[in-house]
Amino acid sequence: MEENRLNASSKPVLNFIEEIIEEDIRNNKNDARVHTRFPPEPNGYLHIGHAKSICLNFGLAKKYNGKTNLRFDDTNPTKEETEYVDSIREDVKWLGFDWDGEYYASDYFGQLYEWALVLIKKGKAYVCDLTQEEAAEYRGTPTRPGKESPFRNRSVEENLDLFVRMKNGEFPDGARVLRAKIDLTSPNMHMRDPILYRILHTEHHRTGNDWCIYPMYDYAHGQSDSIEGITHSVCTLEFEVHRPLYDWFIKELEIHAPQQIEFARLNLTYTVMSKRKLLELVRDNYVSGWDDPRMPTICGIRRRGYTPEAMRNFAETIGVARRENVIDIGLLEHCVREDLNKKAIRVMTVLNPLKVVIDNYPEDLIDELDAINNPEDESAGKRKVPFSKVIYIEKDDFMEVPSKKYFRMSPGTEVRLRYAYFVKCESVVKDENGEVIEVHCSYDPASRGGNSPDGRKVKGTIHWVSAAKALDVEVRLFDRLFSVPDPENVPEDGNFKDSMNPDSLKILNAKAEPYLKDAPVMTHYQFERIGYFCVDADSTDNKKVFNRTVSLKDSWSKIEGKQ
RNA sequence: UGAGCGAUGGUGUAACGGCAGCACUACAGUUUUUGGAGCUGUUUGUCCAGGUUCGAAUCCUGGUCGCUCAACCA
Repeated sequence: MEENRLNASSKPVLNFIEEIIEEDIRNNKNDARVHTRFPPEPNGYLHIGHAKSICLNFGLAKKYNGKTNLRFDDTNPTKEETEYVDSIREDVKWLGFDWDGEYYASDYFGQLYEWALVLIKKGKAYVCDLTQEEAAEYRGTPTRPGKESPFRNRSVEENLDLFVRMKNGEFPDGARVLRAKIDLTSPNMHMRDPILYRILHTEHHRTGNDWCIYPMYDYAHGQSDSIEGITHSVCTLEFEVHRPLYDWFIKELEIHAPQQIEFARLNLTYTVMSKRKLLELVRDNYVSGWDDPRMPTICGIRRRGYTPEAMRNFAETIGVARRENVIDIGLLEHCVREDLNKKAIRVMTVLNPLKVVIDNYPEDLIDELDAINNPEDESAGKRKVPFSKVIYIEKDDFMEVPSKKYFRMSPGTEVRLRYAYFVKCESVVKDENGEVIEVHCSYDPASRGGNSPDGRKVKGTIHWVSAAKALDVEVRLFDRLFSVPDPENVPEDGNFKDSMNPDSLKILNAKAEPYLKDAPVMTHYQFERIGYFCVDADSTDNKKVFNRTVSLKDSWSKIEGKQ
């Protein structure tokens, strides 16, 4: 499935992580094993940035015949829920990956506790009674060294006693913490006696009320990787400054050392990715939920109609590096068009109907015409499309006074109705406002199927739907949620929601060919000349709902714009 | 203003001291029963200043700019 990227001389192009791994394999590090992991906290829904990480971690293991664990870093019981565990599992599966082991940081609470005792006995950890405010003061700032806690030199015995009593629930939340004894003058804030354990009398989604002390992420994460025998701990750039601390724990505890490798997270134009902002959009009903098709969440993207193949190809195409990057949302759209072009059945649907009467067509005749399901895939076959005297075409496909280079329907010019006939507009009917509400045409019976035996050409081909057989459907046109390329970059006096696109959702009542009557939920279609659409779960037996995944590329709008 | 990391066309990403390549975008042409898709081509780039070298995107020195770090969050 995965092909090697090639450079001009046909050598496989490796990203910097693959280079590190191949070097490690050459040196027989970890017995040349490759074992990665995807370690989400189950406190929210995964988004497309996580998708990059998932594709990376699983892709690496696949490429080097290794393994990938799914591990939930659930060290904070106040935020984590089983609901999120389930959604994360579903999203990873949907992307096309199977994990080798499913683990939880909470599986390791016992081991982590034992290791805390080891550190205390080595004189490398101590119980500190400073309040949160005092601790912040003692910690200093990046440019100012911190100073040692007055509790830093308690005896091993006292620390042991206090820590066991913390675990036994003798103290209230926040009364004490266990800290590592490292260096308050380190330029790296994470080395200034970081907190290992805090007291939290809170029920945990997996361990229930077994514990009232919980390890901090920094204390749990690296050791969890170590326990699982992870060889390459791939994470985002902001964790680089944590690495010396993880290495410190590994060294003090004398356990397996995974190698952490940091890469730059994904940013997308016209998109916000921060958990806080996404939550705000959901909570304040700017969108219909986490799976709103406009959301950059994996469940949103899925409902929108993006495919796992497109997402994987996107992840491959954007590459991996350590430099900050902002990917053009257009590239994501390109990837989904590329995939759907090969797969999606073509159908004709009229979004903004204009009634067309073919005056010389028999009154009650319903003809069945052949249509090709997918010109990119012959195996997709053909279908019948009903044709009748009254049809709908797109309002945009008629212009009473055509502009230059407009070659769809206008009075006196012949156009092709796709898979049907050549027709020519003979007259129009207008309402009291002068707007065309009905078009009258003549057709050439000899052009059935879309070609004239005399070989004459037409410049335009338009889609249509038989009025007699049309299916009424709801179509949801989604557009980007934000109207500025960098909505994360909020001016000081503004809010990121100020730049939301007011037209990110338009709902239309459209006319579709009857083929769509039994379209299954989540099926992808191309509405010819319009875009790719996907059947939404909101569909009922009476009314199908279609989400626009992405529009087709529209070169007419460019021509039009130039005139 | 401390420490760490980074800088290659409009956007991403290659090059491992030897012709700056690829993808997306843009533009042009070709083709077309989707103004879709396809095909062909074109424009646009090594942050700056020095140095080493026959030769520097790559190595060295200095600067500039950007990102990250001061939750009992992850």
